[in-house]
Amino acid sequence: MDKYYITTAIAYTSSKPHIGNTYEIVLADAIARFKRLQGYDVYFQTGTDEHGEKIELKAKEKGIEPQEYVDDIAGQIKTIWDIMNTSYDKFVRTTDKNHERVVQDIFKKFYDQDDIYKGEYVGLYCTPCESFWTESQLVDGKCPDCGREVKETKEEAYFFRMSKYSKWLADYIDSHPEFIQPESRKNEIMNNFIKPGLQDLCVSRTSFKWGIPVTFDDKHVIYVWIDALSNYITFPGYEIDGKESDFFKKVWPADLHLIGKDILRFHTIYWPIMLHALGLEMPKQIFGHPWLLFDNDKMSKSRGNVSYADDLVKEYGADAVRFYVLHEMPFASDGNFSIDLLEGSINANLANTLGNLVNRTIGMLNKYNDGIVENKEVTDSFDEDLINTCLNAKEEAFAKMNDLKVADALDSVFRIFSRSNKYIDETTPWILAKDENSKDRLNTVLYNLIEAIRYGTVLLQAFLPETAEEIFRQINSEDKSFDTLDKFGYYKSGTKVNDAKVLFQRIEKK
RNA sequence: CGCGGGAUGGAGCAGUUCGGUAGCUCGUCGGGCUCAUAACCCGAAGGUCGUAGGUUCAAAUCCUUCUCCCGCAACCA
Repeated sequence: MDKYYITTAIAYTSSKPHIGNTYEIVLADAIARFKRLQGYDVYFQTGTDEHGEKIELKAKEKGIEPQEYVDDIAGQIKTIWDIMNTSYDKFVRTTDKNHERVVQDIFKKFYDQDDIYKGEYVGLYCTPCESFWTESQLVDGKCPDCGREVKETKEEAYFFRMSKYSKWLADYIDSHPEFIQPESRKNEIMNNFIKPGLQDLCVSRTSFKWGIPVTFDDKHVIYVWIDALSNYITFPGYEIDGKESDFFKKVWPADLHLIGKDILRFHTIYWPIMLHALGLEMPKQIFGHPWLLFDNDKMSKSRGNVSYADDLVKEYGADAVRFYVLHEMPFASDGNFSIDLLEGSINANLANTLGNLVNRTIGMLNKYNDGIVENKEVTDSFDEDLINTCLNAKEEAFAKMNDLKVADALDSVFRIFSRSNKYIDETTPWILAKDENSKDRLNTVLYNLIEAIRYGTVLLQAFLPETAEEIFRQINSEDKSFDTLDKFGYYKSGTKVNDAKVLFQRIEKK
């Protein structure tokens, strides 16, 4: 059984994540669940990034210790991940003692092998944004993000010799076309950064304390990148002296780092170079997903256009929110979110196509045959197309998931449900029910419908786990494995279904 | 001339690799059905495929010009 190691970026514990931030964990979850169902031994890691000046300041504002502050936010983040019903195997936090120790070891190792040297960093710094800016980036001489004053700051700092690895990295990316996805992002990285030649990266700070101390120079704390990026190896059990855990040896290299497009640069330049300097293998793929916009505008607290996953789940249910973010999010371009779009999508896809299909099918079974599903094998030409739709949808879904086209895969699954609704009109069970001579044909039709629903639901599990469970319960089937997708007809003839319960209530316009 | 992506019926998108009757979802209108959550099924209207030119028997697709939109442009999770 092959392993599959997938990560999300670790979330920064400065504030509660909005629905746009939550998209990533749900996307990762759908991929992880799908891989598990395909038989992979999946390790799915997520967590929080908890150091930095911004957090130190926020804690001070509230008059509490940074640790207390991040404990609170990390708790909120984990709660949202859980509300979204995500199946991560490990939730990591960069304030973990072992992580801190290994990061210190890594830093020291880089220093000892002359990848890191001591220098001086000069720049224009915006404290609230925790950002250095170049002159050209400033807007009216002020921070382009928040519009506040920046101050020229000079500090002693350690630098990583990225420049030394430019050539190696360019060759690696060129020879591994799948490494950075989507491809347009790869071009950006190559043209903007790698080809012009890499600058050395500042990897320590003296201006704040809330970070992992540099062991051999206690004025310094390790700046975000070496700390945060290393989570992908420290938690599975990496050690610098070759004494890494068996678990680490099993899972590394990671198969997929799923991250937002905004931090692609760090994952496709600094992280590969760090790994290379440690003598480790490269992750197989890095996918910089697009953003979920709110009414075509960037979601942010200062714009007041933020929705939070927990509020949405309370109103619409976890699977409705999962469906929306998974389905409306294109592969490469930004997706859009609004309450209207969410409600429209719930009605059209979840209530009408899927919910109503399950409801009417089970309703007919109860009305016409006391809920018993019997395959009498009285076939008609309509059946073949329904069956082919199922088998093709599976092939398509597998192919799309393999390319991380999750929204497209979900579409393929829903094609089964749409086709089933059409099949009902083609076969008109209510007419068959009026004639005793058509009884066997009627039962075959109803069997085909239940089996199509089961077949589609097996695929649906990866995306909408609670809904899939509920459908399996209603149709009274335990045949949930991907093995039951090799042919149409695993549903056990003679089974009695349970009563239909509405899966998704239609939302009426107010 | 910094790099890259995009412009397709009212909205959102696919199709462009390897030219050959312009497709999907939603919306609108009409019809059908009644098992069902006023749901489901069928049909119709609606596009000179951003602009100008070129290659070709034939261009959304190839080449060139221009316009507009978006992302990235280095130490911001």
